Amino acid sequence: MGPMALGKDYAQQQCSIARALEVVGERWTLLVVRDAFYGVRRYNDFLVHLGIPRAVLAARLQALVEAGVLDRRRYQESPPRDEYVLTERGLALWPVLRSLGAWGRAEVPGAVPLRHFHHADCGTELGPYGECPSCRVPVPLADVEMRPGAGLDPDPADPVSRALLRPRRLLVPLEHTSS
Amino acid sequence: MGPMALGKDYAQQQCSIARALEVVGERWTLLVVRDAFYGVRRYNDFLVHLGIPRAVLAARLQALVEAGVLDRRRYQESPPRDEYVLTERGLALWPVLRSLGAWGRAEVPGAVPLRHFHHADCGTELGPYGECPSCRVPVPLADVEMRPGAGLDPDPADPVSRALLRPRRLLVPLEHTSS
DNA sequence: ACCAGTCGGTTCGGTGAATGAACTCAAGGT
DNA sequence: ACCTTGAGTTCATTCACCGAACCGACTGGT
Repeated sequence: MGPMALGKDYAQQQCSIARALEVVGERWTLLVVRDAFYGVRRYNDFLVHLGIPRAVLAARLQALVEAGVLDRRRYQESPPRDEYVLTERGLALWPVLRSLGAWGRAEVPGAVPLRHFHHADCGTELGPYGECPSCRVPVPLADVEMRPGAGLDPDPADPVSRALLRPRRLLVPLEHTSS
Repeated sequence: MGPMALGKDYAQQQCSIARALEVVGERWTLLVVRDAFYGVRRYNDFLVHLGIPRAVLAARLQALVEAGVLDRRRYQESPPRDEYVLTERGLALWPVLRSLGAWGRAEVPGAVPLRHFHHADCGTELGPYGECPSCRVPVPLADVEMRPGAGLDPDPADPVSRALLRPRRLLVPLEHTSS
């Protein structure tokens, strides 16, 4: 029924993990959410950055809006254009992305880090739970600065990846040179 | 090519989150891993507890073994029977499951908790990152006790769910009345 | 007025994965 | 000899994903 995709939802699973996966467990979904943290807000930016099929992206965005993870809002009339922004509930997914990223990084032993996350106030790199080891406080998302790591392709093809190459705060929208 | 399922892997994603999802991002995979933490080790136990199609379970187990998340080992000859146990790399997925579960629990506002996780040494419920708030140490997985919450069905159909109703340590294998 | 281009989709045919049911094989029990 | 259990495999159907093409509203250029 709901937004869940594959055939049926996780049947009679009595488990909050299964409930979470019904919302964010489909292919591409968590990558869309990740991009939203990085400041991506527009259909076309998700599209070129993820390399996702258009129909799938439209479906995921709609499902995430219905699940209350993203908020869709008009940012201009004529032509009507909407952007997708993380809600409170969406922001609460940050620990999931952190832990997944930490695990994925450890997967490849000799891998060079791709992105670093720092406390903008003091510059220290965040600890495993998104806390600042030197200030000893959990860092609010708006105070997290993302910096490119050495493993990142220095000259990517699409403009979104290029924009994400320079250090930037989380959640700050990508710039779009207005006409 | 590899163990990834859907059509192709996450293309050219330069992202450790995407790398993690290539391993554990498919449908059912994280639920299999969750069950492994709960002490499920055998094909048939996964099968009845998850309600997963047989072919899919076989494929997931094989993929997880190839990815180094599970270890397959013979526990009896004649008839040859194997069990699937979490490796070091698999155990490192615990924070992912914790954070997903925490998010899924918060999804439904009025929901009664389904399972609690306590520090076996002192009885205190674990904090959000699997640490013990009173002992102020990260609790090793073997010292985590899982207790049923009020939201859990008190009389489930399958024997695995029934076995998981009583308080038990993580990773301890389910009992099987040997012949 | 005309044309090209952008943005945010929808439609469509082909492919491949998930599903549930049936079947296999080996061993044990009775 | 027959039934059962565990751990799969095979198979037909269904369904989701994929890529490319198409569409509609607008905008900017000439």
